[in-house]
Amino acid sequence: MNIKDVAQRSGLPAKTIRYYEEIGLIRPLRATNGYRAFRESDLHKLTFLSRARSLGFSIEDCRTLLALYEDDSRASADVKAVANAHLARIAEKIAGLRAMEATLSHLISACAGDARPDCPILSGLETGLPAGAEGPEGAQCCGASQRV
Amino acid sequence: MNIKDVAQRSGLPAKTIRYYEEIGLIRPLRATNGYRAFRESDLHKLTFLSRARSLGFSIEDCRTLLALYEDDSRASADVKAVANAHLARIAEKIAGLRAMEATLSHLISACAGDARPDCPILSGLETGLPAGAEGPEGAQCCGASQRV
DNA sequence: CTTGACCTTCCCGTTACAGGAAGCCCCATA
DNA sequence: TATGGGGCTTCCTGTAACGGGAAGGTCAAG
Repeated sequence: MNIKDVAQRSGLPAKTIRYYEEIGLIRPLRATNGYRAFRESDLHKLTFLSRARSLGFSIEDCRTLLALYEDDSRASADVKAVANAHLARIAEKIAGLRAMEATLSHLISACAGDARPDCPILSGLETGLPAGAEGPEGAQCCGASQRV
Repeated sequence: MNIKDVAQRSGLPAKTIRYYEEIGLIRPLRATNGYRAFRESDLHKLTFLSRARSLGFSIEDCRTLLALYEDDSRASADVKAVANAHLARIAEKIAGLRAMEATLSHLISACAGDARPDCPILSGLETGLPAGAEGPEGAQCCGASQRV
C-alpha cells in the first residue's frame, strides 16, 4: 500500500503518517522507488493511533499504548493506568473550562450589548471578576487559568 | 515600576510581559539605563490581559478586547460579540471533552486491570470503539477528535 | 512524449510562552 | 575600592502535533 491508501483507510492525513514515521511510531518498508510500502500491520497501528488520538491521548501516551498493544504479555492493568491518568486530565480540563464558561456567561448576561460604551464584561476584566454577583447559587465561578 | 513589580502586581511572569511588549500588546517606556519603565496604565492593561487570558481568550481576542477597553466610544455590543464567540468555543471544547470522557470511562470500566493481557481498552482502540455497548443510556459517546 | 496524479524530502509557520546563556546595571557592604 | 548578589537586557532554542507549500523524482494512461 502507498501512503494515500493507508491515509484513507486509517483516516489520518498523509502528512501525519509521515510525521509518525519520523518520530518512530511506525516503521513502514520502502519500495525500490523510495515510496513507503505499508503492510497490513502498519495500517492496524495507524488506525489504532488515529483512534487513540481522537480520544485525546498525547503522542507519548500513544507510544506507550502502542507498545502495550504490541506486547502479547502485557498486563491490562498497565493499559488501564495510562487510560485512567488521561481520564483524570480530561476531567481537569473540563472543570477548568466549565469555570471559564460560568464566569464568562455570567459577565455576558450582565452586558446590555447595545451601542453604549458601558460594559460589565470589560469592567469585570478590569477590576477582577465577577463584577456583580447575584446571590449564592452557582457552585464554582471565577478563577480558571488553563491553556484552551 | 520595573518589570518585577508589574509582574507581581499583575500576576503575569516577567517573560510573558516581555512577550506582550514584543507582540505589541503594551508599549512601556524605557528608562535611560534601558530598563522598561511601566506606568500605572501599563499595569492596568497587564492586569486586564491576565484576567482575559485566564478566561481562555486568545491573544488575538485580547488584542481586540484591549482596543475596546481603551476606546471610550466603543459599543458594548462589540465586546459582547467577542465574548459570545469565545463562549461558544468553550462550549464546543467541553462537548468534545465530554464525549472523550464518556467513551474512555466506558472502556476503562470494562477493563479488568489485572495481570492478564486481555484488554477491552486496547481492543476498543483497535476495532473501533465502543467494544461492548451496554444498552441505551449515555447520550453521546464515541467520536470526539479535538486538540486537548 | 506528455500530462497529471502520485510520491519524496526539506523548510517554515502555528500558540503562547519557558528556559537559559551572555552580558550590563545598581546598591550595599567589607 | 572591590566585590558580591540581584536586578535587568537581548537573543536563541524548544515546546505539540502537525499543515502548507516548494522543488523535484515516478508511474500509468493516452
